[in-house]
Amino acid sequence: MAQGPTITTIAERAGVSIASVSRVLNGLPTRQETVRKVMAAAEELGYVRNAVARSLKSRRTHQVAFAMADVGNPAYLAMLREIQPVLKAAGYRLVLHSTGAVVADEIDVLHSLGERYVDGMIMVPLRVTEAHLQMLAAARAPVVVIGSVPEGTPVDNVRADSRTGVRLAVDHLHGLGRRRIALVNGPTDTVPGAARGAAYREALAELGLPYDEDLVEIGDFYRAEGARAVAALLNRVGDVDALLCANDLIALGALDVLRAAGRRVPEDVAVVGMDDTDLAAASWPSLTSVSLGSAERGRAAAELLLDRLQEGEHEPRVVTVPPRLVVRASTTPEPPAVRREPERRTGTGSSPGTSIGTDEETRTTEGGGTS
Amino acid sequence: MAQGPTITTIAERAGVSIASVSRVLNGLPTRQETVRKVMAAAEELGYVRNAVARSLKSRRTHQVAFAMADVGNPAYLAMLREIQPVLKAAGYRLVLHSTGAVVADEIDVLHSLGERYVDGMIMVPLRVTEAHLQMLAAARAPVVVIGSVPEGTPVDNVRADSRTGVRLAVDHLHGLGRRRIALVNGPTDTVPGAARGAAYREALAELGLPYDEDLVEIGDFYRAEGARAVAALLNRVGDVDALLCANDLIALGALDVLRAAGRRVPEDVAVVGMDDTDLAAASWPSLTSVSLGSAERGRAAAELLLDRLQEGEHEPRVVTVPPRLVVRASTTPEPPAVRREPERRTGTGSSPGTSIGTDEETRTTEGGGTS
DNA sequence: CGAAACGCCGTAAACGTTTACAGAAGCACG
DNA sequence: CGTGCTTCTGTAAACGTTTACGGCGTTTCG
Repeated sequence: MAQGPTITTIAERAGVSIASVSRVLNGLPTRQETVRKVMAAAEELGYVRNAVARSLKSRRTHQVAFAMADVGNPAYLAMLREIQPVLKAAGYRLVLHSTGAVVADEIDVLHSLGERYVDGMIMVPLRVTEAHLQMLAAARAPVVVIGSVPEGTPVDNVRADSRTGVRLAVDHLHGLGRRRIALVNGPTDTVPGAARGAAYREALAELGLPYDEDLVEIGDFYRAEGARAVAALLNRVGDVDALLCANDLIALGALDVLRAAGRRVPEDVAVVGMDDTDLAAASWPSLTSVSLGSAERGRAAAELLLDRLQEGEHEPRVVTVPPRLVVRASTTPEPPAVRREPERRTGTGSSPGTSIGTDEETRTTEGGGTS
Repeated sequence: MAQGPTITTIAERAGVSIASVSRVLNGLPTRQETVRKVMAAAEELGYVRNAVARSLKSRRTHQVAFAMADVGNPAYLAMLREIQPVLKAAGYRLVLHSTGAVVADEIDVLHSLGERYVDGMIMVPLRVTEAHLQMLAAARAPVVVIGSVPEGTPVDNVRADSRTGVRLAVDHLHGLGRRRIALVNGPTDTVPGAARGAAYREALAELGLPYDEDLVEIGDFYRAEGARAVAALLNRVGDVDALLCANDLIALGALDVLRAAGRRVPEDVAVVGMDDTDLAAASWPSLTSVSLGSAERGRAAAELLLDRLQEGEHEPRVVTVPPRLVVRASTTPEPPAVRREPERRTGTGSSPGTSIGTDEETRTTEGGGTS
């Protein structure tokens, strides 16, 4: 680990000034002879330019942060998988912040933006508190938020439409003749939990089904707790014929419990997950799931951020990604047999199944905020 | 995005020199009155120290890189999940490099170490070429390699023992009375592919089973191609009674094909995966899988790197993580019913199943290399 | 009361770049 | 040979910190 050569070392060896070395290395017009000498010296010394010094001078780090609760969560992972190549192609490095479910950590991360070790940030907040909004308003580098943020917050924003997503699922179940559709939700003080809970109520209302609070059980967003919640639910009401689970992990827990209880899926109880993660395709029976477009949201966020990093100031943008219902065996009695579909080589492989989308296949961009 | 306040701004406002400001901010002994003034000014201005300038001066970035082929791959993800919190606790940020399966990209990443935007790096090379070894020898910052590296390479090294892992699987299948045990492998010019292929041969030999090359099929490490490979295998040889798959994704593909072909799992064909990812627990039948300790390897690597960053020079270390066989329904006729086991809150939940480990439960540390 | 000792503080240099500016060198031309 | 122009190069300042060093004011003690 010897002290690496710097621009000065090269200058000495080539017998020129550091300014000339810098010019050569940056391809600015220089006499041929000088170029040759500098290149030779750089080559011999194995010179590599120092990113930190460049950043200090240029005020650009070529780094972008991605902050979310948990890399282990497949939905966030799907975003990451899309964000990474987009940033890489644009010459940015990716700094990962897995904050855990702790709100204070999210605030910390926003605060650390002030340290300017990144040029911008993509964040998926679990909750959006007053503190979040204050930090966002005062942020010293551009931030793109995945998840809804109030009108007027000065950041670009990528939204899922979980309201429509839930409606797709409930309509689907209703169309299959199910009438006792239960919701297994995560904490209602989280962004997704609240949205899904409200959307469930609305969707029932639209179909003229009664809202029965016995049919709603709340746990967290993980498998074991999902299993517990479903067990409790089954204990309480015997005639449930469909379960809408707030994410795929909960749905897996549901499958475990239903199997143990001897209820057939989908004949006795249909199960729908949300997020359409790899697990949905891997499970058996494979899981019908509402895709909220995690991958698309990730890509959109990355593109919004790059835009802003390159073009600078403009009014905040809002992108909404439409949901899709991916129908698989956990709701349809006759699952398709082995499917052989094209598969992204970089992914872990998921079965798209039958896709029922909203009619707008492209994502919509609305202007918003102040000028 | 106004130009943020610097140490100079504070100095002016507080009426002291920048040196005093720096001292206060770093907690060096200072008169109480000065501390007060500086703190007040910093507070009012919303000062946040500039990480880039600090790095330049201190020659420490407090960043560490993690480079592997694909974040989407559950095995790498498991490592990441362990690495992240360890680094975070030690005050390091994590820079993610997903190189894809391209060797040139891995070399690039190693080269970029010279830019000194990180203090060190953890790398999981897909292949280890001559170019890798040269870069590693010349690396200007400490590197920990996950995956075997030749004796004498001047880097810390964390290894899986896939030889023992494969033997555990083959022994298990043999113990269940299976005699036509096929191998569905990935490319044999990758590190894991080569190791698993060789180990399979050895394990058969130890049990006195013949090596039949018809029983070996090679694809890649993904689900669709795994399905293809298994289909080809079944076409070629009719009497296969066990499949050892080089990873869990391949095994999922195998389950798809077997189900479609009407072969029962495990009654007709037992299936074993490798890596024991979340998918193994999620699939149905749940998948017996050889855990190569991805999580443990990730943690070990992070700890080795931190050690080296703090303590500096010492001879290279080698850590070997023992494999475990996790038995689930895809090999045992009677899968346990719903299991309720403790679950890591940060994870996506996996069923440990019955664990048959090697007798050494702790990982072994051997000295190695030159002094 | 003078000198030594001590505690604080400011000046300036350094980390490795980029870049504005001005000087040097070369050349053509009158 | 002087002038003006072009082309190249070197000097120096700047980015925002940390830190060695020396100076100053106060205290302490002989």
